Amino acid sequence: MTTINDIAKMANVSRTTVSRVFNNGYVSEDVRKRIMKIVEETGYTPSLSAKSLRTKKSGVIGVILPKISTETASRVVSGINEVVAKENFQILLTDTELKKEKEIEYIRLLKSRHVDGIILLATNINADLIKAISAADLPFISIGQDLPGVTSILYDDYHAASDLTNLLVANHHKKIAFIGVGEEDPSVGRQRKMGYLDTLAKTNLPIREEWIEEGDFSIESGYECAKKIIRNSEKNLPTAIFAVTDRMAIGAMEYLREQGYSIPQDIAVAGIGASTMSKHLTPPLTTVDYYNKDAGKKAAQLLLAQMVQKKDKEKYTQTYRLIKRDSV
Amino acid sequence: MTTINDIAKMANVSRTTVSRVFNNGYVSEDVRKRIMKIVEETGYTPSLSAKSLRTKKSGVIGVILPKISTETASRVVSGINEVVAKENFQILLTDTELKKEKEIEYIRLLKSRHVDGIILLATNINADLIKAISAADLPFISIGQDLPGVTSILYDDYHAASDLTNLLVANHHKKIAFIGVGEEDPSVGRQRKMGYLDTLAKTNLPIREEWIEEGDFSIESGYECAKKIIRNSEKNLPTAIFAVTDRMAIGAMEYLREQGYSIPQDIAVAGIGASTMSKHLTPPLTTVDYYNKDAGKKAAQLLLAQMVQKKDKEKYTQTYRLIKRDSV
DNA sequence: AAAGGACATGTAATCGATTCCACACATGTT
DNA sequence: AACATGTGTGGAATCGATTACATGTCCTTT
Repeated sequence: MTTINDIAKMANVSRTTVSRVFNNGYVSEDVRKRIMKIVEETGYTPSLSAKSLRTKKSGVIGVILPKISTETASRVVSGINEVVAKENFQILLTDTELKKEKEIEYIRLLKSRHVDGIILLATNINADLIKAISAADLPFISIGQDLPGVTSILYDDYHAASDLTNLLVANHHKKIAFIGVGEEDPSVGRQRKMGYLDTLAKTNLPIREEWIEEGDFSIESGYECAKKIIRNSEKNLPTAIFAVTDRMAIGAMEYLREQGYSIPQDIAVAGIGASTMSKHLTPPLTTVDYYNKDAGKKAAQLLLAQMVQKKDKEKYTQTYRLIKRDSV
Repeated sequence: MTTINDIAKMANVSRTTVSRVFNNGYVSEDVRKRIMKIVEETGYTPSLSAKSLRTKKSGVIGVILPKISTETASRVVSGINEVVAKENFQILLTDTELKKEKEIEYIRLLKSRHVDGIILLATNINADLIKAISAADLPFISIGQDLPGVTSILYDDYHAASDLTNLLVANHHKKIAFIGVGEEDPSVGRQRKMGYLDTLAKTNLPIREEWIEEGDFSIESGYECAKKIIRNSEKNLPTAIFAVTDRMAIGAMEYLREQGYSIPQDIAVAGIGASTMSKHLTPPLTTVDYYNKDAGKKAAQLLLAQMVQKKDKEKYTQTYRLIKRDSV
């Protein structure tokens, strides 16, 4: 591996001068050319570890995901990358596999790797996490959960859920079932459920326990929840099922189809997430587009801005869009 | 930021000793405890830039993707991560946006970042790329393309395509259309097409130009290709369409459905990739599972092995699995 | 003609770790 | 008693860059 010293020797200059060639200092045209020629010949590229050690900047931003291979995650990462790559940053990826402790562990790790900032796709909120974030003392953005004291990009879960419920109501559904997730996830678990419940309450529609089930984000759990709902309410079937994610909605559709219910005539289904799949199902699924990629872009922009100058911690709420399709 | 020197001072030892605590050198139980206590109190974590500068190892492996937000990519990355995370490596992600030059650029960049190895999800082969790889002189794995002189993990595109074609033939299809991609991509563009063509030739089935179209991986291009095929062969419609990716197959299905053809009665459709979606389409799509995640794992294992000790460049062919579903 | 400024380059300290070598002491071996 | 061996610690060089400061030209200005 050739170093700056090798180049300096070969060009008969000091390494200071070589460094200046790369950092826009005073260098005569003459010397600059001589050095560049040698650089090209040797294929020299400066060691970024050394540079990072000296400058305290790495040109890397850390991204913490709950799970790599989900469509949401890959859209967000793609958005982040689109923005940061333009500024010649790279992404260091970590995956918590949905384990809370790992979030904190990775924040520490990323800090010791001298990343210039961190974006966290958050799935929960807890005091230790907040503490770890503030201890890291780095530009930090949370996506998806409102972390106190942290710049957060939020989806409007409450209103998305209530709009969707209202859409079902507008389509003459009076008996609306719900497939949710656990409340450890404040946004998906709690906010979306509140949106659903409040809307039913406001429109004086019945809320029945046997119409409400809790899954774990997976297609299979959507299937199981639908099964429970149907079985537990044989005499009083709902006419619509609202699942808080597309995947669970898909599982529900599958069960309904297996049981011979037709969608939406017998039972309507709606989800959230605007997965690619949702458009190509039969019938196409009514859902909510959260513009995940834009959320990633926005997060990256805010992060870059914070790196230049400390900002007050703010909250940004993303827009969303109802996509009405034939499943309702 | 606290450094090793701070810790050393606070513990009244030399920084050598502090370093030894983290690197399993001789340290008395007494001193080790004293140091660890201070480490905990201060939240000290060693600077990995400094460490990397000194040791020439970074604990980071570079991954070069053609496009981040595709299901294939995210499965592979997930597999890679699963393996390397266990050894405390992280992934540095780069996205070429399908631009050849960027592959080379990123190889250089990753090199200067002192990554310990690189995994490339390859989409093409060219001399400059090979040169750049050998110049980098790093443990290197290619996934998806057979790069000369580079350890490669290959999908068996030729046989997967010919098996799939044979499956169509076995289902009494004699007029089989094909939606492919450009031959710049040797694996998807060339091998899969060869598998298709050779099988037709061997079984004495007709190969007709108007049944062969070329898309660009997207769902829309699948739709357009299907449209062209149907329009160009009105008097002699194929009874099956083989698309080399699931996404293009989905586009084709969409067009066929719009035009009132029923699948598979009028025209059968098959794809490759075993996308999550394929299972939930109506009808479910016949496809080939390439076990992308396993490919990622395998790549990571080989890379880790190469990092320990240089190995001969080898070629590994992944197994695949035909998934026969109702679209055929 | 002396002073000041712009330009070009070099010297040396520094970033935060690792690691070779030396040294001190205690214990075991012959 | 002399020597080897094992254990625990520190000194100092080193990795490859950046950067404050110093130095030396050459030109312009007054």
